[in-house]
Amino acid sequence: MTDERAERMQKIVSLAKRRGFVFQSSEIYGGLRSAYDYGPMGAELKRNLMNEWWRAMVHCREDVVGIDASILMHPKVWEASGHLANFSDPLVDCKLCGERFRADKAPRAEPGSPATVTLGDKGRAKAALERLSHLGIEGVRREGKTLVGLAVGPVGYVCPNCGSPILSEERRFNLMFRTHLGPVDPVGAVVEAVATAAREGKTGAELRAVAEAAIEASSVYLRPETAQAMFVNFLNVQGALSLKIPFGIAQMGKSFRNEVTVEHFIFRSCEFEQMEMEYFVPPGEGPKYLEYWKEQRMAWWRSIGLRAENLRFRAHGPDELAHYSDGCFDVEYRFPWGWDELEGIASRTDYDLRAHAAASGKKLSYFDPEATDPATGKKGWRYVPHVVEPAAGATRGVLAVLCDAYDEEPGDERGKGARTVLRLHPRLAPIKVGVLPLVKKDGMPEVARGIARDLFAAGVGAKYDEQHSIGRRYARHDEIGTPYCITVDGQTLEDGTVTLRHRDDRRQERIAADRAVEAVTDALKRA
RNA sequence: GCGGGAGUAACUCAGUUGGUAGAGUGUCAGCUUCCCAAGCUGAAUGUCGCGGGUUCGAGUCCCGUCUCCCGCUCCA
Repeated sequence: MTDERAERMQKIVSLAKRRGFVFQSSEIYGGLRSAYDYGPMGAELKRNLMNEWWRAMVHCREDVVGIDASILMHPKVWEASGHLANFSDPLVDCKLCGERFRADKAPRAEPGSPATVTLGDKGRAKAALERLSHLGIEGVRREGKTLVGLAVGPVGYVCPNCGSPILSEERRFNLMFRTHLGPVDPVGAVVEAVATAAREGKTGAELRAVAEAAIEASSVYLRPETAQAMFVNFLNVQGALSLKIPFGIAQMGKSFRNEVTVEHFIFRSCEFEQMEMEYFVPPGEGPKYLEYWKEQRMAWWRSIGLRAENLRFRAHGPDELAHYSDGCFDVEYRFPWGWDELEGIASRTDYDLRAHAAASGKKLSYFDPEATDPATGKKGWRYVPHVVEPAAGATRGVLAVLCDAYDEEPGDERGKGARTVLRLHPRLAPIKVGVLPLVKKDGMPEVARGIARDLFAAGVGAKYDEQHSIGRRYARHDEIGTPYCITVDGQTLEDGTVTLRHRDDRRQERIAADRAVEAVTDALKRA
């Protein structure tokens, strides 16, 4: 990150705190790593953003319905989805081919015995050889796509993919937050189980396994994504509303991951908020709908005000695609530190429903009486739907919106008129209109309060504000992104007009006070 | 996880060799003020990130720890 962009990021973080958007969690106790609280402005902004998503994805569509599922789910959900295995096993990375594998499932080999590494092709073998010399390992010979001259390390296993003994250390990833359902603390059960096992002479890894089993008995997990709830509720939702494919199930809410690294303010945190939708389609139509949702989702990010030049797609390469997926695009935003993911739009085939069908024994399929079964050629087709998933980060969406909206104007040559302004889309703005008496006398406050009340009654998020000079109040509203200000002045008392001031260009127009509500609601509608 | 930098008022920061914690901005009150952070007068606000140590005395020196930022690593 360049200094200039790092400084810009600092300023955004600083403004977020100063104006009540985002505070660090538990700040008076020194702060909690990677946890943030949304203040009065931030809570409104996040809520507005998520409401916009819900409106676009659920309310404005015939084919998508919403759910709000529990954060705690049956542990078997995570077993079936693969999260449990991938999130909590001892994992090792191969330093030659990049494969990550479970240490306990790797091919065993006698420590010290010769190891032959076989890469996919000559080019990869050359690259691996370079990596070896980089690691300071010499005396390795290349024969075509194989490397000879390495020896098995003391761990006694090699990479299942290429046979390499050059491996990272075993790391126990437990990326899911484990907790316990039920009032009995599991520590007692663990102590008892371990004590019994120790008396039986068990040691080391065996004791660990005993402890692990004792914990597992009562373990549940905070969801690491909201998506699985849509899959396990597929039959419930489809049946309850008699939905016809294609249709989607949407959900917004919190998810939790013990990230290895947290970074960039609220961008990557262990507790975060997602906006996900699973769209169920007939087999074979995944790629078509992937294309459709890709465009829809990009259009949505544009519609809430993010600038086109700061948005792009990034296609996942074959190497980073999950084995079951047949296509995935990220919507990326140009954050101050560079391009980074806002949303992933993935074609997931029938992997999820099949996995849950196999694990639960329930038939997670759909019957289309109108369609022709390609296998039999007869009318009536029962199939496991394929899924296209647009999965967006709400928390990082808030950050993208703040970054995109943040602007500084230098003012004139003496710096007069300089200001910081958040050019938030009016629908996202925490406060829609500030209602200000020009000065605190001559009955102006009373008139202004009356206008504010009218705005409240019309459902417009208004704020009456009489502190400080008019210039400071405008500046403060610019900093929190308030798109409009209505000001009551001397002329109001004579002819019943007020000024309507626009945030982006500070332009003012004179309108009738009794038409203020209408003017503001019209402007918000047009925005 | 590794390496580097930082933490003093709400914000930005100063704080000398270890000797009574400061400035600007902001905030609050009053006066003034008819349009873009105006002025005058006054006021409040500090676990100096936290804990320990050395010392007669620690914001300053030492140890530990937490948090943030940057770069690597990682991101099923």
